Amino acid sequence: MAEILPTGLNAAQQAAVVAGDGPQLILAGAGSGKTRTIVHRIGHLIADRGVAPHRILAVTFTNKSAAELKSRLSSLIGDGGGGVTSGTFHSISLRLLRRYAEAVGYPRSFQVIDSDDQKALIKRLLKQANIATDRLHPSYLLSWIEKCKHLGQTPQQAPADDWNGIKLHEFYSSYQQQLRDHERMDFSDLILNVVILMREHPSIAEALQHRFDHVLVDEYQDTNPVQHEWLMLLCAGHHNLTVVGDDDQSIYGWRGADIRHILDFEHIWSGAEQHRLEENYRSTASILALANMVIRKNEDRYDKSLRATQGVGEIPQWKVCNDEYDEARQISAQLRKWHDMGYEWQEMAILYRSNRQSLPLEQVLRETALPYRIIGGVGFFERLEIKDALAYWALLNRCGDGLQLMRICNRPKRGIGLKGQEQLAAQLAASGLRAPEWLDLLANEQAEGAAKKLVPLAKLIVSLREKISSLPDRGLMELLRSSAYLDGLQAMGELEAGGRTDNIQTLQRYIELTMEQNLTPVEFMDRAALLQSGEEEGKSRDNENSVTLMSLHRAKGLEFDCVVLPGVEDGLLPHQRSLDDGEVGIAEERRLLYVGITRARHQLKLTHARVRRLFGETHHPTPSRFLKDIPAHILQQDMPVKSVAVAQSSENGMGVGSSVMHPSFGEGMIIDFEGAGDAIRVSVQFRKVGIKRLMLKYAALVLL
DNA sequence: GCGGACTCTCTTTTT
DNA sequence: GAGAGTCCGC
Repeated sequence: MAEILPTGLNAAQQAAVVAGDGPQLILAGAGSGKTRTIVHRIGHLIADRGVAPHRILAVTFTNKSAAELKSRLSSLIGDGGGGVTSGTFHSISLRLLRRYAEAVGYPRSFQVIDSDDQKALIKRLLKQANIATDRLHPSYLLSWIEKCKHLGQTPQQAPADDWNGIKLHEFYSSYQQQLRDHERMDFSDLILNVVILMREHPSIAEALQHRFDHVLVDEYQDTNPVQHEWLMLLCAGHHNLTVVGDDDQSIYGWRGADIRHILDFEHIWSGAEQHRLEENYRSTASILALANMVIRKNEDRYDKSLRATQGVGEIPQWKVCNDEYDEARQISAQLRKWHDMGYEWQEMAILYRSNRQSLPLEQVLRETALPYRIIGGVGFFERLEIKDALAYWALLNRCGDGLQLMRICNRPKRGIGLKGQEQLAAQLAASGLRAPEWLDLLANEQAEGAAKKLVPLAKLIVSLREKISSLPDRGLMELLRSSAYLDGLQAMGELEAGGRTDNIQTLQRYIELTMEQNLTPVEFMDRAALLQSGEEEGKSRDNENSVTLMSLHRAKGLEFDCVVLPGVEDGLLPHQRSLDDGEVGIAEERRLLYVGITRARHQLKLTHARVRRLFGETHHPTPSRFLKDIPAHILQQDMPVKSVAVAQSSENGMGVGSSVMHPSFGEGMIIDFEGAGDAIRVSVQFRKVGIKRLMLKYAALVLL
């Protein structure tokens, strides 16, 4: 174990913290004190080298880790820490574009489009062009466009790919035009447009280059080419770029992340220094042994091995279950066992490959009265009623747009159908006004055709506007009530409406909270667009002390005492999709398993269901190929304990947990006892030959 | 324009 | 197997 310096850092961490100017690559293995190192480096820049906090930019992967970074910085160096600019690529880009959007042909009041609306837009585009989904699938087109954007290509720069006689880049072009017409940017546009801004406007680029003296990037292994260009452009002046990452944890290839950015960092940035953090302070040696064994099989990686600094701990367990419900019950029982051992619920997590896996788990955990909370799935701000409510609210607060007006024009029913909507859209466009101003016009009864049906709503909005500043939620609830939107919800059935009303109330609280911080409605909409779940804010969740359920992707950067990884089988991990894509995808899946394993501090259990139902079909998956050749002393089979009464010990002092020697099978450990007297059978986990069930009377076992 | 019945697709992962 | 999308009669 490495010696810890008086600063609380080990030598490698300390070197990275005090490294000088110029590009710095910090290769930080899982649990090696990565965040700690970044925080201390920023602290060092401010306190020892006199860099002003606001001249430091820290780019993180999620909004949550940005907040975490800030709070840790504040506790390290006091108030100054709060002045550091931090956020995700997307949120920082959005902030820049709020200022410079006009230079890329957008009004500064543009909005972000979410993935549902984005998909709807693409679908409509294809429909207008009379292209059936079996000729070109909307999601294929969308992912092709996304790929271009990840590579930093504008429609003009996109390859002239032809798909069934369809020119994809032309659709990219018209999709961008649609977005422009609606004054919307999608997520990828946020980054691409900042890059375009700097490419095409040297003076702005220069201004931005002078804005920050030091740039630090976390989770660097997950950057894609356009983000890379973003960094190149931003750091062009000073090259003071510190990146932290772990190539073994690169799991966003599908979002265009290119592992080469970290593997080739020293070639891309001349004069770069490399720092390696390989001491793991998180997991037991037994867990790390499994992690190292799993990841070693990947080829394209910095050759390294995490060194354990914690005790040996317990051997990770492998459990085979009958089906996904049996799996859920076994997991529930395991969690309870850990709880009985003294672990808190909130120190346990179930991390799965696919959000869909949460369904049976949820059901069983509820039945067995275990406290749990699910992170992810359908995000709070993606819910139908939340999007509706926000559309109403945005129009009321003068930052809504045509898309939002179309969204709510017939909710509740106002007798406006498809035709009516088209008419509205045309009228709005012809008026040359923004949606909120157009509503002013309607309120004065200057309305034709379908628009007439909107007059009462317009009047309501205009009259409410006079008093929104005196309402803590800026008119949200009153508008939803008076417009009969809430009544409309009731029509969906009582149970569902109840949940949706609760969500709207959560939204109200959230708006009130944000308004207290003196943010503008636009700033609130920005937050809503970039924050995928309301949960991110952390507060207001009643079930604090509960088991966490989330996807492996979301678990990156987190740690728990006890971790269960369900569904470690071919088809799920590696996922079927990546099996179809071949080697590169499978390597990423292996890293995903590695990420899952290294989340655990003390206890780790992997499970597999022999039968798994998917889309109503029954599958019979085999255990994950990643576990092939993992010996039993690294990953131990968990056998069912059938008879508790005699499980304790036999007359010769043997019991569950005893180490024994068998004349031909060698060394092993008793993991199960069943029966009594001469009929006692034991299950022994042998180091070399795996698990054997033996009659104790005849087995000639010797206690070690 | 609306509602009910029918068909069909689907999510692997997230800013 | 559920939710969205489509078709049809009113």
